[in-house]
Amino acid sequence: MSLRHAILTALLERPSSGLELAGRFDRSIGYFWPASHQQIYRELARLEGDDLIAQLPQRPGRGSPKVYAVEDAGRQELADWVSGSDDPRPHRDALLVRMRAAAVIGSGPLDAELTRHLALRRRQLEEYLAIEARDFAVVEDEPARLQHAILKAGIGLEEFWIDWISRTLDELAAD
Amino acid sequence: MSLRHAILTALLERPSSGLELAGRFDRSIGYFWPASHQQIYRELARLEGDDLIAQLPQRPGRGSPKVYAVEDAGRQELADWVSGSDDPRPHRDALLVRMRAAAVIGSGPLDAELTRHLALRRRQLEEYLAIEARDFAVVEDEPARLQHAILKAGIGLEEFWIDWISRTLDELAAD
DNA sequence: AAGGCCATGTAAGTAGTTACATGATTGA
DNA sequence: TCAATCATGTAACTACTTACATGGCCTT
Repeated sequence: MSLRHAILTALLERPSSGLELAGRFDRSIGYFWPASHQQIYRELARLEGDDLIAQLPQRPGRGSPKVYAVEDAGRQELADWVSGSDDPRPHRDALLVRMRAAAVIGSGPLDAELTRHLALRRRQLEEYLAIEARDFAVVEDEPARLQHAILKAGIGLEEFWIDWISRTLDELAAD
Repeated sequence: MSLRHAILTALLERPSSGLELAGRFDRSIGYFWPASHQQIYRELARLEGDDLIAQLPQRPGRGSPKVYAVEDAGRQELADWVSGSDDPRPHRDALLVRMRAAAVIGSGPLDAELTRHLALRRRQLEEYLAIEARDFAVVEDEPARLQHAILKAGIGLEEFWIDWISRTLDELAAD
């Protein structure tokens, strides 16, 4: 149920339309809970059906956005969920499956795939570091500290993978 | 399609029944591609339908296991897949969503949840380190180096999270 | 008037989860 | 004989992905 609560969080920060939410997800919450516009529209419909959010008055008509805001019940629902808990989700990683398969049938050309992932991870790290430089340069009140911690999780993860891929490439080259 | 290829890999290592596979997944491939017995039975049926695996001759009858082995076509399929590529999957993390929500509505009692995750991560790390001590103490031929690299990914990930959670708890306590 | 973008959706399919069903074999 | 465990599955549901549909508005 995290998507639902991610959306409530985003709508509390700022009432938004579906497409606007999708755009905001792409550059913040989506880093650790990605969602396509299709998923978002569906969940918005459910949230509205459950009276946790409501459309702001807007001249209706085809082609005009539906802007949603969180109702009191929605804020309460989010508060309840925040104080709950979830186990970490199992991590599924096709690259590691591929390596395991290569260990069994004889390594195919894994170097190329590892190198490709290295580049992707580096690009993602750059993106995170740019956000950090832009948004967390100075002050740190309580909410900012939380948000910065989240970003540092993303940064640390990418750094870990970059390091691991580099080491692995070295080890495989040392044949 | 990684489950399918994870199963082919496991069956190449040793022909197995569905339940046996499920057990083996729990202590090796499942660390980075978990699967329940229901998923495994379904995928075995598909693999058999596609003639990539076949049942070893076994006295049939209710209650006796169906042991599968990989056919030539299955080995070929796996080899083809290994030389392909997949982007890293997006990482979905409810704990980070919770933190983000807490940043907006005022932090609930996140310490308890962080501490709980810390314990889970530490337990998982112990499990990995025990496997490393047992299986990778000495020699390192090519397949072993690959498998060790995979295990080190698991170890490094848990170490990263343990470090991140510890730091985050410190920062939140420093209020 | 044509192309691109804003905006909201439907449809179909795949993957994964949760709950339950059924029978065989084995050991207390 | 009863309970546990081995073993294979079905069913229903939720989440996510991919592909497509539809129309309005704005710019060239």
